[in-house]
Amino acid sequence: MDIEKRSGCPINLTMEVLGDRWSLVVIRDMMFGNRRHFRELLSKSVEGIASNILAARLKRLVSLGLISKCDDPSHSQKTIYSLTEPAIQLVPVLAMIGSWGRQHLPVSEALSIRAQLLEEGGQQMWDHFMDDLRQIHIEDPVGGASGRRTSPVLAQLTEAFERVRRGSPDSR
Amino acid sequence: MDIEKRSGCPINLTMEVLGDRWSLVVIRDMMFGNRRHFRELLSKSVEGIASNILAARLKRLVSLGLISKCDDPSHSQKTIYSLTEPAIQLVPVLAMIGSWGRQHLPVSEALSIRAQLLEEGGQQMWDHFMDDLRQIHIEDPVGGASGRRTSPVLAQLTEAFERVRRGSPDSR
DNA sequence: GACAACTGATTGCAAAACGCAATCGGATAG
DNA sequence: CTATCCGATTGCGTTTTGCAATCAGTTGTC
Repeated sequence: MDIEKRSGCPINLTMEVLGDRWSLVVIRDMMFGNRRHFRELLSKSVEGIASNILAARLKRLVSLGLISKCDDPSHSQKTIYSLTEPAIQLVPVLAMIGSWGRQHLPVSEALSIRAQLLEEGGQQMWDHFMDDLRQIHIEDPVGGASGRRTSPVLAQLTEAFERVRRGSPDSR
Repeated sequence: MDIEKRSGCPINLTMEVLGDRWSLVVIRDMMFGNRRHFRELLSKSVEGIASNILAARLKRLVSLGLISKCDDPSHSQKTIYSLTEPAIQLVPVLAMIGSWGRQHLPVSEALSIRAQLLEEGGQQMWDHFMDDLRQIHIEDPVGGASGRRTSPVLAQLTEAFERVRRGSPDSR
């Protein structure tokens, strides 16, 4: 699988790679939700992605080098999907997109709290988060998928999300 | 025209708005190429957008509030398309996307020089550029479209682009 | 050892979006 | 009067999407 290369413009090429309704959403779930298996991405999808679309996107993203797959030792049939370095470097892009969406689109509070924290955290938090992601996606994908290895930044984002989701915003 | 709202997630909503192969490319041409008329967007398109796709995208982006249209006083049939404030605030997003594309995709030098300058310019340049865009798209769309009013930042980016395109990189 | 649940997918099919070429009616310039 | 330009629209075939059902192999439970 390859991109068209309608032109050598960076924005055009990026849209050829990520310019559809699902690719970035899948990457978002892997990155912020640590969904590493097909079924996790399928059943925990807030937007309700269809299984054939998910399969097609995963295959495409793997062939484009944004995602890698490896066997899960705990289950001979399980595949662990991991973000590669190029996908991890989408953190600033996703932070900016989240920030823009939060300002201009009808977002829900619970689903945008992570974007807000990432925005407020700035470049320093992004760098820290990317280092974390390298640990659980590249250094130790098996440990990262199983939960044996975790990311402090991700835990922080998830905790804030859970707190808001439970209807008890941090009022301290 | 309206978005689906599959979920209230900022990233998802942004992809519902901009997640196709053409919308951001059209906005890029308006923003960095100052293409303000249908024919300009159509005939000067590096990627070769089709006229029906362009018409559909413009209509959609107008209805979503990212683009506005007004009459061109120089020609009763001409329509001037302008970026609205939400679209102008995509500058940091486009800068990040351009930066990512430049690092990870097979870009051409000429078409990525503007992304490089925008990346190097940082937040300060983005703010300056957004102020310029407000002048030629919101304050004075007619003057901005005709060239009577210009943007210093845009002129700087365009000059660099032309210089590289002519095969004479700045060696001074 | 039977059986249900779960694994990452695949298939069929209808609907929508896309891409391309040709064309439209109106306005303007020479 | 004619040629060109204006922002589109139409027709049509291809591709992508969305949805539901299904697949074969693996695992855990009893």
